[in-house]
Amino acid sequence: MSDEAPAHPKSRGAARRAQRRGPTMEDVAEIAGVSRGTVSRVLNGANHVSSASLEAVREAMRQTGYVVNESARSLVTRRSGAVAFVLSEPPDRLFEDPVLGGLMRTCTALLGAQGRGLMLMLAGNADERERVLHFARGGHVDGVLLVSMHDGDPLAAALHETGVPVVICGRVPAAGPLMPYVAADDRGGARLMTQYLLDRGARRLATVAGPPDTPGGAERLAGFRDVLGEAVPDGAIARAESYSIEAGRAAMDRLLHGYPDLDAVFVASDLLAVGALQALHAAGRSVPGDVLVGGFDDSAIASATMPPLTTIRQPLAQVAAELVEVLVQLIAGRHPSSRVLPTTLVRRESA
Amino acid sequence: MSDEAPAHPKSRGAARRAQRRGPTMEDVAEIAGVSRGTVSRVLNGANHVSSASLEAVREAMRQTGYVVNESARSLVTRRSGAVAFVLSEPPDRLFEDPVLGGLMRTCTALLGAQGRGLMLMLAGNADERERVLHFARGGHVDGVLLVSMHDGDPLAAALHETGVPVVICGRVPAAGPLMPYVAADDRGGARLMTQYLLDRGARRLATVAGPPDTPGGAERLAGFRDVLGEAVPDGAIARAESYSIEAGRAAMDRLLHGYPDLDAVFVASDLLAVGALQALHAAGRSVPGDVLVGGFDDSAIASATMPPLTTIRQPLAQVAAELVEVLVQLIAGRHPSSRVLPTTLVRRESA
DNA sequence: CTGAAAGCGCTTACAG
DNA sequence: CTGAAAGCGCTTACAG
Repeated sequence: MSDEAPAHPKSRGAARRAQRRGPTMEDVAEIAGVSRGTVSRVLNGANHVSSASLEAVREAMRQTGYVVNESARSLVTRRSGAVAFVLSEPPDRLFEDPVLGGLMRTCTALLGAQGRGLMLMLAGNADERERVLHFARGGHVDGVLLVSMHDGDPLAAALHETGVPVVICGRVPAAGPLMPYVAADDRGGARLMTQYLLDRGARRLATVAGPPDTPGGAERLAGFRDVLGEAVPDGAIARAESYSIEAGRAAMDRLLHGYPDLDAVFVASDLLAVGALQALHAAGRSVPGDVLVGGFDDSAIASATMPPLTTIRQPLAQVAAELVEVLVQLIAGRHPSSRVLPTTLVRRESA
Repeated sequence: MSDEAPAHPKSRGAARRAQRRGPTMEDVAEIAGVSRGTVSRVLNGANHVSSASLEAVREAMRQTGYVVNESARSLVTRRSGAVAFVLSEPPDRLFEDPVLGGLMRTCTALLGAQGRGLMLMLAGNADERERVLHFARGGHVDGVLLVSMHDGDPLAAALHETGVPVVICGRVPAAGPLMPYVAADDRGGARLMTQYLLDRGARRLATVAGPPDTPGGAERLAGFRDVLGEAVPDGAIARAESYSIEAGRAAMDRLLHGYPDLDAVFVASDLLAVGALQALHAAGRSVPGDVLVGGFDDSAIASATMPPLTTIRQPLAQVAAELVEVLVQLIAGRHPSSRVLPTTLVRRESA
């Protein structure tokens, strides 16, 4: 019944392959006059390969324009070569703050330089979180960079359970399993700024703090308090609703009401500080004449405000570098340490 | 010599598999009492599967926590399920402008909802561009979203040659192969704003244009000229060096020198407008009292300036949606049309 | 509706 | 140093 079978089964000839995607390892091997195994060896380090074979294979690759099929490779090595960059954050105004974007950009460049891809994933709702977990379990990524903005993020624990390497950026998980993290020293930076404002002669300090349950919210406020102790009057602390310009303006307005004779304010992010500057200006207070203003982040906007913002620099490039380093070590089966990176004061004109 | 061979070769038993990654299709099939083919069918649409088998398979999947191995699937289907989001842009201040971030965010969400991943790739230098091409050729991604900021981007043509589906965001390739694009109507938006400023009584209009060879640079300036015709005096056009606040400030300063009695200015992006507002303020001109100011983008910052910015809204969510739609159609082998999306005027207080 | 079988393109011990 | 062979975990005609 099958004596008229189509001619193609089993014929692994070039003709058939021509209409498929590019050349395979088989083609390269044939042209180079070696076996597939040898081609594979030159692809993976080229150890134990005679220079003659090596040259022949390289030439054959050039000639055919060979490019390895990553799916086939992944299937056997069980590694995808990709890493997920997971943003666990209310998604609406996500990139208003340039800090995140810069972090992502640097991680992408660093990962790319070692041949790894960065898969961007959102985890703003249950569906998205489930997708992230599914991805991790499916071996679609070799590891995940979790940029968690909230205390005790449940995603961190869930990811940990899948067994994929995870490194957390910016926040020590309050409870739950131990995972390595990379963070800037928020608290130390806040102390630095508060002390600086004091040194500049301020006596009635106030602060615009970030939303609770965010690194900037908790740690930077703690640093402020570390320096001032019990000396912080009611009304000298205003909590911003989010990390936006408007929220900064509103918080500053509250401060101006609750603590009208303030002479300095430490604002927990540069974006918030832009709003604070506006509120101060609208209230007729000059900066730094009447009020000193200190920000946090040293993001692109800090040098663009009027006056330019004195702020605390987060070493973003270093954060990205260590994030990638820690994750790569984790993927390699090692047990890297967590990292806390020093922050520094950048003096401009607002304080 | 090999009579003491290790016990494991060929034994495809559960014991051996236990120490590997999760359960395979084989395991599910065994538990469900069907063949691997049937399991595959329920995974891929579940057509031609009896409800009994279907239920059995589903139950077995639940029980084992099965998740498909994407590498194996990709190997045979020749699709990765991922899409590259390629940023062809000077990388340093990339995310200062929130427009890009928003676009990326929305694309990620949209793609994710249909089970596709977004791979972020930079193409700021030759190495990175080569990597992008390699990726495309390697079948690592099913298509690419090219966010090109420059006229006649060579990457576009190179990508086109690899044969992977490409859709360009924001810019019609000036020459070279035809590729579908999705863009906001920059020129129309600029006309809208210019006309609006005229309608508000302005008589001496100036403009801060974006850098040449960028969509905002060429098209938005063209729209400005469309309305004003030959009536634009020398000194009424200042070109910003980049899309940053500082560049906007510098350009506005130049305008103030070259065309001191201007009574309105159309600024080619909101971020530039923030700088322009600062320069105007520093020069003692009130907005909108002395000078009307119109921006472009309606990015997050537009409502946060003082005064809030009257601007042209780019329908970013729609741009993202159409970008994804066009690419998905391309991947499916169809021939979608390019899209030019209408822009609208958003009135606030600066004009 | 369903099973058996081929095949996707690689890597990796195993023998030489 | 190198080839032959097994195997990674799926999908997809092909027969029934």
